[in-house]
Amino acid sequence: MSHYEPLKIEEKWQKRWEEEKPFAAKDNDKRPKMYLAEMFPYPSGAGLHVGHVRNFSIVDCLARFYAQQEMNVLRPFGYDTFGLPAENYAIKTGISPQEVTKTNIDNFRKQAKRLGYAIDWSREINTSDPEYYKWTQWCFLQLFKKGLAYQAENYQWWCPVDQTVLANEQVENGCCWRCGHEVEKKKMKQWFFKITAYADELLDEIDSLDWPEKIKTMQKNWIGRSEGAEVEFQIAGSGGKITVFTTRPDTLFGSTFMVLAPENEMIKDLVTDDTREAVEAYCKDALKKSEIERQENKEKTGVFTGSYVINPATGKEIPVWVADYVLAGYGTGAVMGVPAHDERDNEFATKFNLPIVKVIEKPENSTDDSKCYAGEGEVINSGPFNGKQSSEMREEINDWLEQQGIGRKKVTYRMRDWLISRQRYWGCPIPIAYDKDGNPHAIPEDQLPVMLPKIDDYKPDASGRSALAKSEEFMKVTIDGEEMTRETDTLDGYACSSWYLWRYTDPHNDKMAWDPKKANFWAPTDIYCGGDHAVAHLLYVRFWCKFFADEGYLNFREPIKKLLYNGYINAPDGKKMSKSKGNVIDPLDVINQGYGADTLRTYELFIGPYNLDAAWSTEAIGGVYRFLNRCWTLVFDKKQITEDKNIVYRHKTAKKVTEDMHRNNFNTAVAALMEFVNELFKNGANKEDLVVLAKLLKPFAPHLASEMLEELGADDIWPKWDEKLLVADEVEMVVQVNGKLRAKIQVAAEDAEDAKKMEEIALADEKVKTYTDGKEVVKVIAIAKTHLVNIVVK
RNA sequence: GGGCGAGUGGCGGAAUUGGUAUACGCGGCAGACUUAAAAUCUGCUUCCUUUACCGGAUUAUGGGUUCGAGUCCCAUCUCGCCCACCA
Repeated sequence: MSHYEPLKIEEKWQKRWEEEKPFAAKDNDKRPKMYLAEMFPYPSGAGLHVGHVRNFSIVDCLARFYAQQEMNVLRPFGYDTFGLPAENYAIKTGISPQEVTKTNIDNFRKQAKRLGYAIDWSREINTSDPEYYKWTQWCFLQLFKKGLAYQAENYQWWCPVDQTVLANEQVENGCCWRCGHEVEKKKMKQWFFKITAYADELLDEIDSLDWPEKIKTMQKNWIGRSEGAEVEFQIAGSGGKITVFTTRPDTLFGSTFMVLAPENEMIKDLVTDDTREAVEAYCKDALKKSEIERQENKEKTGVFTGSYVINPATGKEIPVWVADYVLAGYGTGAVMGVPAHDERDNEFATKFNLPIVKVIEKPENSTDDSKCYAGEGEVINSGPFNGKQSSEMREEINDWLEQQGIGRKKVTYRMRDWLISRQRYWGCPIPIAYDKDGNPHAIPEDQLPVMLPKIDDYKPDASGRSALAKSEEFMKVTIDGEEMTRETDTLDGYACSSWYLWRYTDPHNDKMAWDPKKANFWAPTDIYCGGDHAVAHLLYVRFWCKFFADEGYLNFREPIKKLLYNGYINAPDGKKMSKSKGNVIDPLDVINQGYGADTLRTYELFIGPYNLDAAWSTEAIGGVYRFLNRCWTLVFDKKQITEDKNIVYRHKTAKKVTEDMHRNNFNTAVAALMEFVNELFKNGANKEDLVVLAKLLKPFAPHLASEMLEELGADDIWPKWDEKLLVADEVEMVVQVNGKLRAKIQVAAEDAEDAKKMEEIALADEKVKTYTDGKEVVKVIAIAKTHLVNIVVK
């Protein structure tokens, strides 16, 4: 060879890795283990995206880094394959999702291999493979057995285009996350996982995680714990009562009305002959409105039910209204209106002329100038509580409510239970059947998997049932001799990805989802990398981890030790890459046009800090190619020197790259390698220089580095450095006068350790003197560690 | 509206604990090699002034703390993300 030919080198090494399988992880090995994974991809028809390459390359870089330190590395790979795109494609083309998925996986695998990833390919998984989803169904049944998978009928987000319900986090600005159409509310009986049972633990353990603060805050806000009280209000002239949730029971005396959400079941019992028509019309209208319409109309609306409840604190009758600013799914779906101290209640009361009673006095020194004061202060107009501080009253009134038997302390969460039913074909069938009375029964574990049948017509309809309902053969099932009908809903795709991190540790087990011994050996996952799903997936895995720990299948309660949340790669114009804009960079094109995978990988790690978005640059990638080309030239096309001129620089580089890797500063690690190569071009390189260079380069450009190491006859064990060599004999001392840099003086290292000596040398310097002569030296600050002297003159 | 984060050359970015701002790369300029171009190699490249030296300014803006601030504090502006009637 006479010049760097990346495609040739890469083909050679990929073939060798395919044959020798050097990336196989070993169960129960004595070496320290390291389990890394990326969020597994949905294999789309478009193939790998440069965003995938960034994500996978970060994981690969670390996997190889730890492998070179002789750790037992597990770096698996898989595909998250259930979901709407494959199904919609099937509806359009008639090609089955099974077939499309297989084609796409084959393509993804081929492309991932072209990038030279150090993947243990024997552990590949695919969520739509019956071998896999059999165990997703098994997981569901464990939750079902413990009462953590349950059915409930209430209003759900419904996408009229995709004809399926959606979970909260799948609704973005009132629109479906897949098709973008506005969602509606529809009353349906649906399956849920009771994630709220773990709300406190999910919240409390967030702080202990080595995750980005941004994600941790998002999860905390999502869970949204708030402490308050439930208070019961008697309905005037009837034996009934309405319970509200409030975080401010100390304002109970100021409650002059009550408001129910339009979805509230009690409304029909509260209306009178006079109000029935108006209330029903209002509720019907509110439910019909899309979420966007509801939000657009900031003006408060509402209607009086005709009934009154009794404020238990004042004993006064207060009117009960219906208004859509009260949410059905939070608290009790009913709110006590305190217009003096809540902005929303204030707007409502002002609009409908309801009385406003102040019960908390704003402190005199308060700078709060909002129309209604929502802070703490002295209690007034509250009978026996007058004169107390509001915070004090909050505790006391809880006791009082409890004594009266009409209220209690209560913790409420913003997070709702996880809606998991989907009325779509291409998902994991829910392993449930119904008897003739409509009661749900678990499919016995020995009848798993409930196979997704091949059908001809995937089209969903407005019936609220998936296309599976049309398969008579699928619908019929016999359990314990009793004929039953199968559940036709499939599971939300997030269920499939809530346990795959443990399946990776035991991917071919046909007796259980995973062997706890293997999962406990490898997991929790040491490093997990992705750029999406800040709450949903990352909260659901935590939930399942806690559940399966409780069930004895795992001996840890948090599934992911360290989370790396990588940024996106945008088009050169800074906009999101998209087919319709025609600005997509295809990673395989980049490789094939001659740059090769090593350049692509290294470039994407060099492009900027891994956790920030970056714009692709067609020019800058050439710089990385030139750098690798120079590495190649040093080994294959340049004469080696025999002296050891670069020993200090070499050790310095080894240290810098190692430390940068531990900090995940991939971009500066590459920069350090570039500097080292520039130095070697200047001074000439000996064999040791080149061996260290190749070793440090290997996590980034594994093919080229392997080629270099083979040529040099060296192993790939990560280099160490000698701190002693990094201490120079002579150092550059920086002298500032009044904080301004005035001189740089070469001094002996031992002199730079001695503050007194530093001061002497600095003051004696000719150049420094020109700034100090004729002036009074007020103070001299000499810092040995930074070799810096600052002279303050007047 | 609330919460969080960020603003550094022509561009992507570096500066690890408050201590030499602008590493590395792109782009640009000049030179070497070449008949020529590409490739490659070498040098220069924050801005102002200057042939050059010297000097001055500079990390969104204004103030503060400090011997010393890109880094800490306060205010303002701009951008990004998340949540958004959660009682």
